[in-house]
Amino acid sequence: MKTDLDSARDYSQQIAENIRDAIISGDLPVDGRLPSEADLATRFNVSRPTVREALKRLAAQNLIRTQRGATGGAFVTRPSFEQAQEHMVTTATLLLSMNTVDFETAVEARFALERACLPLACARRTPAHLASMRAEIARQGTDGLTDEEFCASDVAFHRALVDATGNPVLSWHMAGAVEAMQPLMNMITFTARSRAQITDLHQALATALAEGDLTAANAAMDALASYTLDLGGEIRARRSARPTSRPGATG
Amino acid sequence: MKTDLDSARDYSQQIAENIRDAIISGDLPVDGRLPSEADLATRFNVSRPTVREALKRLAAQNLIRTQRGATGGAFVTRPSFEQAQEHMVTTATLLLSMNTVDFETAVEARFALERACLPLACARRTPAHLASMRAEIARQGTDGLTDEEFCASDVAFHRALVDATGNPVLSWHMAGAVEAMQPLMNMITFTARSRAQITDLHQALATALAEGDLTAANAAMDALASYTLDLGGEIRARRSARPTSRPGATG
DNA sequence: GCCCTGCAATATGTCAGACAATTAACAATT
DNA sequence: AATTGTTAATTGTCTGACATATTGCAGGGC
Repeated sequence: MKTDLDSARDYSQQIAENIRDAIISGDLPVDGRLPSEADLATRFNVSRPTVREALKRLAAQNLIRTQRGATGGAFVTRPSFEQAQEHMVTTATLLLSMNTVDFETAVEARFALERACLPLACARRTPAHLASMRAEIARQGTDGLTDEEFCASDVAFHRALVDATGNPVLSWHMAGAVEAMQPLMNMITFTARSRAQITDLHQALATALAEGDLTAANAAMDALASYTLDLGGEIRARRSARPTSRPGATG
Repeated sequence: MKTDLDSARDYSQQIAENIRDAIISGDLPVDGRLPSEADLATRFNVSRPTVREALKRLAAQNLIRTQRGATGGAFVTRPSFEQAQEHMVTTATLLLSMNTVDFETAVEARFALERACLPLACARRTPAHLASMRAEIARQGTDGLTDEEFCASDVAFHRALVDATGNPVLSWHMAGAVEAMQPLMNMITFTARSRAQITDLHQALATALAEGDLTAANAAMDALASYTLDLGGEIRARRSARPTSRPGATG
């Protein structure tokens, strides 16, 4: 590991980069312990707070975890899909909520990607996946569901569908695309009719997957995409009425 | 913003979360300035180093940027696709290189996603996109290209293809899927024949897109996927010969 | 011999105060 | 009017200390 720093740039940033590179290159093995903060401070010839800032940067990227106590320290974290998903959702949510991208573009991307899952899902879905999907469909039909609960169930349904591909990389990408849209979807007021329509399409998807009927699945997915776009028009109309548009803001 | 902290958990982490939520909710507007470190320390009733650790966490996620000087401070950064892509590539590379996922799964996910881009790319590709793709095809045919250069050109070709969808969200996702595989692809030794085969398929893709022929594009993409999987078998065979497998490690 | 308690060691988490470096705005000078 | 100090505000870093958590070991009681 390079330990001489450029005095013109932030030390903590350079130290974080050095350690990060050491992790990526495999110099620091997974679950291996980094030197103690005091050690690192000596090696890089900086103070402990500076080292700590560097470590916090790495911790924020889930590259390391820290543990207190005698045998504690900073350990290289094996990247997990759960953490990566969380990260992805955060990033995607930010991109979508900060007006960087409009509703139509997000919907288009999401359904294009989700459509890509259908062939694999048709071929590999297990009874457990189908059961999850049907459980959500049942939930979506219950009375007294708030819009947010309906949305959450919708997300759960689609995640079950994506998981049916049996490909964690695909699940990881899709989780970002699907979950990040929840704040936008939460702005939609679902009428009883639109709920029924969506639930019917979910039902069609589940049936198509159960029967391995890719054509039917594609059709249902396309219908869902265009229907979601229609509902989105409602959002856009409402947003254009207000001067400042901050989709994610609650107050 | 909530300023009372749970004494059982890390202060710096809680403060980072609070500020992050304030950013996401829109309480702290884009390009807005955060209170000074001293201010934040007073508000949260902690010391300045603790506040700084929190800010470094946020800086590591590209949520804020800091500036020194009289009118300096921490400013909320507008999330950009460039930064998000960089982040995505880093995360995806880590997942792929740390043995969390095998080659076949990564290839399957990548081509499933890329296949999803074809309908949009067929419909929207501009002459500029086609020119980019053809430039890479030409490059791939030149003599004296190293394997790494060939790989880089391959990535550039596919990025051009993805960009042809005109959907930045899609591009963002795909950049992660495509670029993250480069380290793995770099392990492949491309024979003259395999290069020719790949370049031919690229040519077929470009032609199909130029003519808006989705069926042909799908066929070419599928052929590319299965051919890549074949080449990957070579990797697996070579890796199984060595006890420790660290794809990303260079030494 | 075995288990429990208490202490020492080691590490991270936090605090307080100080100084250095950078930058913008303002005042003074030519 | 333009240029040049000067000052104030803010981040970046250092030092030293204390608080807290956790492990391991030693000693005592059973």
